[in-house]
Amino acid sequence: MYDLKALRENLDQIRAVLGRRGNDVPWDDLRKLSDERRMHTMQVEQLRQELNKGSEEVARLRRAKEPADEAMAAMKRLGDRIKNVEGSLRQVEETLNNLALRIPNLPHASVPVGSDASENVEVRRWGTIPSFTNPPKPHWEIGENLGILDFDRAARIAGARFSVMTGAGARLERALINFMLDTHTTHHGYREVVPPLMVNRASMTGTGQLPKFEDDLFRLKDEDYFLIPTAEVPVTNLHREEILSGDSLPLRYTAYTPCFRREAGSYGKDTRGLIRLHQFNKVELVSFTTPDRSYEELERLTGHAESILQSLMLPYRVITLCTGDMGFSAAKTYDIEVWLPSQQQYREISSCSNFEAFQARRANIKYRPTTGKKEAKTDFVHTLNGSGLAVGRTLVAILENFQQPDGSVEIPSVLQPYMGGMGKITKDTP
RNA sequence: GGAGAGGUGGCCGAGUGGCCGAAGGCAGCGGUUUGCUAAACCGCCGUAGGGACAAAAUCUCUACCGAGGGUUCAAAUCCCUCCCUCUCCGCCA
Repeated sequence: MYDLKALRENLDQIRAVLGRRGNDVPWDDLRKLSDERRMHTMQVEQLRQELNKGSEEVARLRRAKEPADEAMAAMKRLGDRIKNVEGSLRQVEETLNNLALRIPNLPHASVPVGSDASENVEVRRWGTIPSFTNPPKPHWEIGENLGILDFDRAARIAGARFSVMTGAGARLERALINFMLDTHTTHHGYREVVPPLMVNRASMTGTGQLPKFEDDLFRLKDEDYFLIPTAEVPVTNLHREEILSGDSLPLRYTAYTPCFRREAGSYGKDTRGLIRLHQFNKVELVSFTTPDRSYEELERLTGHAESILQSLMLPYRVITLCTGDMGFSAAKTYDIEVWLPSQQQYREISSCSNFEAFQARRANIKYRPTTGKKEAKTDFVHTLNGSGLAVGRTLVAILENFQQPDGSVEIPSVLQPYMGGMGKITKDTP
């Protein structure tokens, strides 16, 4: 979301920087509506001033017990006129807002220009890709052979793109959640949050899922609630409509939540296994910072997500998304991709973004800078978030990277305390 | 779900049609006084949008007393709808 004044004054510039990202934005309508809004606003304010003055005059006359009928009639006419102009203003503003909410964020200058995923830029790699004597199995085979993943029953209970984990698989999922949360809270300084999993329309608009992407969301039938597609939504909205004190920043939160996505338009992609589900678990990192420190924070946050993979000894790489592959709300995004032996490729396991003031403007999240004694003007915070990590995909990576020739899976040593000391999952594990 | 009571500035709290962007208090900021601390006293102290000024300081206008409508020349105040909070009852993990 853009500041409407800034939008009006820099329309062409914004349009140029957005390039292909702004292809479906009706720029001419925006320009026209912006001008109309300004005109109507000025008119309403001027008429209101007249009305206020006139009403004061009426009050004065009546106190003085002088006749006021004429003044009252004049004000009545003026009031009707105001109602008229206000009506048009309201209409213009509604349309304008609706359009403005659908303009994507401006990419940061450091983001590579490109049209799709093929033009993303690799930043670094970590870890050693494991070698196998036999072809590595996909995780669903490993999991089903071990009796810890059950897609047939998940389909019966719910449908396609759902999973059931049992026994050591369920425990491994829980171990990963606890390990991630513990790491982020005790070593990285995040405050743990358990938020609502359903949110209202205003929250979804605040983080940018609405109004443009309603089709991607699960929505309740009888209430205007949506299932969260990521903890980013409720956690960022923790501070919606707030003015934070400057020295409370940065505020760092972590939350484990299930996430719900309709995956409309992804038919035929990743149809097997845990990679793409309607419901999955994720540990999320969310940060609120001052504008001058948000890019520093993006590096830090990405590092926190990476540290989980390093602890688990999982090989990964970090890429910078190009302008064409970035999400709607982001100014800059790093994806972290973990190595999946069965696919012989890196797959996304975390996405870390700086939204700059884009979400803060939508959600009205400000801070008051603390520059010495003087109270400074409020400004919008910058918001960031990143997966730290997608739990299901982490489990996939563990099954695939640590699979053994006998079909068992070794458990990374940092997780073993969370698994009651279990060192590997075998067919006989209860 | 039923019955009732409420939602006012960072907080507490007054305000039942005009002189109310809103008394008073607390907190905060600046100052005076003062061996230090404290106290006392004085001043400042909401957000947003527009205009004036080259710009800043500043001045000025408009809006905002949970949200949205309505009545009225005029609404924090009256009416309607919705949201939220609290109390009691019912149901419930």
